[in-house]
Amino acid sequence: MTNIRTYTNEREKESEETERQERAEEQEHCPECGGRLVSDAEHAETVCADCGLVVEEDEIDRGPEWRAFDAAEKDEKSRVGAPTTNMMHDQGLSTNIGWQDKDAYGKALSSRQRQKMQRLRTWNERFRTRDSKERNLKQALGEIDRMASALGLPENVRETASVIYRRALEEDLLPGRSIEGVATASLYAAARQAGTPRSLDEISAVSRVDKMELTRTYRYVIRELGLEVQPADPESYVPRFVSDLDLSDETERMARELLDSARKEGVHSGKSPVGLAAAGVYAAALLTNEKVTQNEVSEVASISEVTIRNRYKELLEASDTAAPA
DNA sequence: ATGGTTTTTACTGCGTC
DNA sequence: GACGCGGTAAAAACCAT
Repeated sequence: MTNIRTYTNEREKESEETERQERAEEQEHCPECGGRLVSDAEHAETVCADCGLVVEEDEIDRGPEWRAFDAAEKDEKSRVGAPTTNMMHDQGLSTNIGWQDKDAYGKALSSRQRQKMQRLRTWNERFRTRDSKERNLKQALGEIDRMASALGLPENVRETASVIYRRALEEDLLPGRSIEGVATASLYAAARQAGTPRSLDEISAVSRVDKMELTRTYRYVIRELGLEVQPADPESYVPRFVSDLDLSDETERMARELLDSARKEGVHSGKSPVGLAAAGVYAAALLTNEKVTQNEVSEVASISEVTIRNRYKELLEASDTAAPA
């Protein structure tokens, strides 16, 4: 077994460093209990500090290859090249082939050579335009990442969002639409597909595009890519509202129950899932004697109090007919 | 563009702390 | 008297056609 010495160049190390810092600064939250996530490099896992849920396992270790005993060794033994991320682009490394059919000495090329160079130019151009798309992609992915961490969405949602974005890019859905808009729409779709939906309001709060453009591009992307996104399940909003309002697990369970029986009664159809969820949480808090005002609920759910009132009446009725006490 | 549905806005009255 | 709650009417937003 031979130890192969590898050297990373300065620039790569730098970007690797800043990237890792950025990663560390992200506030991640556990999808189950909303607790803080802690990464455990030893076991290659990311776990929730509160409930111990393993959010991600078998991670790639981006650390140095061997143990290092002093600073110089540490530099030498860093991994080969920069870690592969979806965020990389070519850093101006693309090739340019001159248009003049001259060789390095300035002499004209043979016709055979000219043809060869022409073919090379064609291909090189193809790759370069691909690169420009990559740059565009990088920007979009950065944007997705920023919004996702602002919304506390887990890694897999970002992953899905970037896949959706890539597809949109491949299908030439971009012309006429802003990168921002499509990126935001991708994230919105991804969040819903992953069962951790964020409302349009929440998304547009962290995005640079307004709600109208977002809904328009979202619809467009969904239609063109043939994505199937079911209407969001009200229950998927419950845990977040509950934790935002500091309510008990009991209340959360109750809220789910209410929403469940409401679904059986067919109250759901046509109503906004967010409103239903908010009403469910409010009603549940009432039933478990925990104090929350309609106003507070309407704040965290960004829904009007009136809607909460209307929904929670319906909810209670439905639960009465479903399970008469 | 249109009409039907849902949500929001704004306002009012009631009870409690 | 401020606050939480419930109700209503009209306006606005949304969605399918």
